[in-house]
Amino acid sequence: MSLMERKTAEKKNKILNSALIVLAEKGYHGTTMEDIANHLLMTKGSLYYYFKGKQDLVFQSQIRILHQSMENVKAVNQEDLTIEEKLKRVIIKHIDYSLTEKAGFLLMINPAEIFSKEQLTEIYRLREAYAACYDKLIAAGVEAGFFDVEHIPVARNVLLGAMNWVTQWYSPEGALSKTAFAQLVTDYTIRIVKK
Amino acid sequence: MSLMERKTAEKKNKILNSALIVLAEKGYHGTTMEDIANHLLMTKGSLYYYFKGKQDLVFQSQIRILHQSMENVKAVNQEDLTIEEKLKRVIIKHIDYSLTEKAGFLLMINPAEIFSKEQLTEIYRLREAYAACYDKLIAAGVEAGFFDVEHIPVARNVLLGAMNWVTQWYSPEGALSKTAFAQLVTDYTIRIVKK
DNA sequence: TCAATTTTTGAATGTCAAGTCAATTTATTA
DNA sequence: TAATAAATTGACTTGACATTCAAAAATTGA
Repeated sequence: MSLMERKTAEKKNKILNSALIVLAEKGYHGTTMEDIANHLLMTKGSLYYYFKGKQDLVFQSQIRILHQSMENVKAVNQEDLTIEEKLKRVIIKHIDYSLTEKAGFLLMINPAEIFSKEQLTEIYRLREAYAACYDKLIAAGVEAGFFDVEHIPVARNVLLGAMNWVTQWYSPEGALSKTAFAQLVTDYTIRIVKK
Repeated sequence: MSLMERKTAEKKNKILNSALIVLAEKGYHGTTMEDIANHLLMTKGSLYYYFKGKQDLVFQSQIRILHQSMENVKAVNQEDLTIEEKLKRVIIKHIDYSLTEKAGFLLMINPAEIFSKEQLTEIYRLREAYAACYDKLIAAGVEAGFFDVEHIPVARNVLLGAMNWVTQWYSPEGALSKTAFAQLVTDYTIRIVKK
């Protein structure tokens, strides 16, 4: 990768960051290309030099979130912990990350309203891979006698629902930090699969 | 209420019904006033005879959903059941209703992106009243020794999250009916508060 | 330095959908 | 039936925003 290519890549990154910040505040439809450009002290014309359009820009930010989520799980899986501890850590990480990247997670709600068919295919592929990580952990936990789950995909979706909904009701004004809060929430969500 | 007033009320109702159907398919931003009018075999101009505008129309449909949800809980509370059975029934009803009125429930996700400040106040008021019903049931269940919950609002939000997320992953193509499906999901969600 | 290349700009364009309204049609009632 | 009121129409206005692009500015490297 040449110097210039790296510079371009970094610029793209900066744009994606700003996009996520503005999206978090105004939502997809409330965010204009101009809003994003202004946040970067640029004009909107420039954005089209780096991205095909708004859809493309937002799609790439979404992909980044999904990749990062997967990385988070992988990191936990490397650690030397019991299955239950692993699942707990994965949940905490997910909640913590979802609160940090609120906008990115809100985009997950109605992707079909925003993205093209091809983009949706890619998004669903990554989501399924992510869900599979949970299924594996739950299955291992059942095997090991920690968990009691008959319908793994159902329990996993219930679990992910409880987790993803947190962005709807967490208020940063509360006394707890994001991580402490995530810990507390996890104590209740983990019960969904516990024996 | 005069005959004509009742006729108007009924027409408004028909419009709200169609709005919810179209919204369920296309989402808020994907739905135009013309879409709603076409579904009623009218032209969009007529809609403005009954409603101030799109925001007003959608707001009223949202209010209807919230009122109906509250009615559902009240109906269950009338029944002669244990606390645990009551909570289970409330959850099943909620899930069942949320799948029937998918669009109305999706509007709950980012209301601030759609509604005015005054409308939001009203929406939040109704939501809180609804949440309070759950809190009461949970508290009574703790009292009676069925449940084990230290932070009731947290557990309740975790519970509602698991429930509200169902619209995201339920597929009507599955083998189970909405109600049977709701039952299955409830078995896992109820664990959030169980001893 | 200076020519080539990359990047930025901002004005112009096109599209789409919300909302308006005078005119028309339909329903009501005296 | 005829006057009045209610309901509907569809063409029109308006504003917002994504996208384009030729020209200008900034950067690079020989």
